Amino acid sequence: MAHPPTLKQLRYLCAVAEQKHFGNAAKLCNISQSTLSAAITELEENLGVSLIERSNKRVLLTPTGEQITDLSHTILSEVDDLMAVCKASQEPFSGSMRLGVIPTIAPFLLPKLLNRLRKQHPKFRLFIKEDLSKNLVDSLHKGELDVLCLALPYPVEGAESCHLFYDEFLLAYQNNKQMDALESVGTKDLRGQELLLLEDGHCLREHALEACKLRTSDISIPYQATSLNTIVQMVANDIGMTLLPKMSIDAKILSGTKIKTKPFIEKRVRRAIGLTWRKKNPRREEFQQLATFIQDFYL
Amino acid sequence: MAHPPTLKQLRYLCAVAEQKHFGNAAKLCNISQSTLSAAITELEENLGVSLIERSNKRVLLTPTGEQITDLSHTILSEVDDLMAVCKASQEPFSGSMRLGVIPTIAPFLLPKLLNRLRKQHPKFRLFIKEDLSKNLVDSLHKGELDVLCLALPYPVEGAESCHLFYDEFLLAYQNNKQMDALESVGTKDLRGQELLLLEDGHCLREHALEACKLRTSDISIPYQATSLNTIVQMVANDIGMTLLPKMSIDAKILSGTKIKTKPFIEKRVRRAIGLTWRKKNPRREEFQQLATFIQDFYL
DNA sequence: GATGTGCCATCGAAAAAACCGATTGTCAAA
DNA sequence: TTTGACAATCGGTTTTTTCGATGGCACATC
Repeated sequence: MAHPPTLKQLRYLCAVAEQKHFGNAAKLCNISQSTLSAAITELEENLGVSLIERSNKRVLLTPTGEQITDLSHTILSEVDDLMAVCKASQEPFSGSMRLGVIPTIAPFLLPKLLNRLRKQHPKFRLFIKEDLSKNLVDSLHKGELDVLCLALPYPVEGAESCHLFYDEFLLAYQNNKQMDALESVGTKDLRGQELLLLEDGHCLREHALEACKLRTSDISIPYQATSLNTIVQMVANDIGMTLLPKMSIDAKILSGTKIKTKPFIEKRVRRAIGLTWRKKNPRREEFQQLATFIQDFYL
Repeated sequence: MAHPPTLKQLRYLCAVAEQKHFGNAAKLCNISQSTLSAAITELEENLGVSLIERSNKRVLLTPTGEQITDLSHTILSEVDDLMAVCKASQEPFSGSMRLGVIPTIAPFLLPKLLNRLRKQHPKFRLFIKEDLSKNLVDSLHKGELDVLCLALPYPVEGAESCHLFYDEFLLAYQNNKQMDALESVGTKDLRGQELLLLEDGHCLREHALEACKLRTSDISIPYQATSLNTIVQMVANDIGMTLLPKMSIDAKILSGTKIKTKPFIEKRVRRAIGLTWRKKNPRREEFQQLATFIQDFYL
């Protein structure tokens, strides 16, 4: 009695909690249903609590069961981290990692990154999730992702970041005599203008305005697009002008269009790109190595 | 290959890391030396890294070994928490808990608390450590303590607190015509006076001064004592006056002396007493129950 | 340089456990 | 009432764990 649980038991518990079905959970764990059933029973005996309510029609968790399942998840993911640390220490870039990237970075950074990783570190498995910063941060906290590539600053509780590089904003337009006439463009020239921007939720929106020291009230925003490519198409059809991050231009987002770009005369009209991870995550070293790898080809 | 470690293996690893000696570590784990040796070897094979450098003269950890030992410690303590949650859920106040208490609270709260706990919850095992706030917080973070009883506010990273009760400060002196003459004492009357206070490191010092809206420069501190009892002895020998928390007076710290006390006319000349624990600790419910238990007899 | 001592690794056997397939028991739907 | 779906239980087999004994190594002692 009062035996500590084994990791195996905790894994089985999580499987049952997920499947709500002993047979399916057993398959998931590659064991027989009888073994699973016995294991759960033993776990409950050892812990002295009932975790799962079984009826032959449905399986559900007791309140304590929910709580223990949550704890088991964090314990198991820490064990995973432990193994990842070992793998990385025996050979860097040989394990796997789950990276979240925002939509205004992903298409411009990933092709090159994944390509180089495959060539230089073929053993390294990088899983990518592309989503808005907010959702990525949620996934990070849930333990579904290990590290995020975000535009910083972005507030993430209990997290640690490292800077990768700066990404300048350029003014992009097609036909605009007013802009053509200007020797050089300053952010002040944007006041009162119409700007095509991404819809709410994309941090690029706020970062671009902030970098230009603009408030929403300083400009008018006629349309909110869901992707930079859409915006580029609109600019190419002379619907308005916009701010584009340099990395998107480097990635040839403008190819096939007659869109002109102008840098701003001010310095630091830019966003910062960085990596972010849970402060508690023991794989910090690997993240730093990944950061260096990105900088090596991006800078 | 690439088998996940078992909790048993992690426990054994921690034991070896602690003892730096296979034989002793084996005794600690109640297993034979051969079993321990084999287990560590297997762990290293499964993880694919060398964790321990063995020579027949001394055992020491590789850098990765250090890292993995740290991770193992946190994992194991989370498993302990998991078991504690189960124990508490099958019957409140039936497990064990490690409580840190500061020296200006411990002697006045613990006798009553421990006594009542023993009577009402005989199965509950409360381990006490008495130390300065700073050291308790260190122990909390290291996982050596589960919960602290502190005077709040006290900054603790990644922690959560709950308020227990307020503890008034009273002026304590023996012979002092100036104070006798006053109808009522205000904190302003302390300016320029000599006050006996605890030495640096005791948060009572800062909390008392702050409650009286005094700075160190507003008064003179002729002597710094190591305990409230020392201060009381000094006051009883007419060396000066001091500020005493009401809970110490309730606990009869003045018995056998002729020391007089006067409350301040201002309200809120007091410190707040509360419980603090790691935000991540899943035993929050138990801590809240303990808080309620304390309030039930203290309020 | 022989001997002893302390230490960890290894070996083989015995004990313990984990696991499986088959079966049973239970409940609800048909 | 029968059937079907599901989890629990049983008995036997395989795998794992554990132990005591032994081996081998490095150092200290004489």
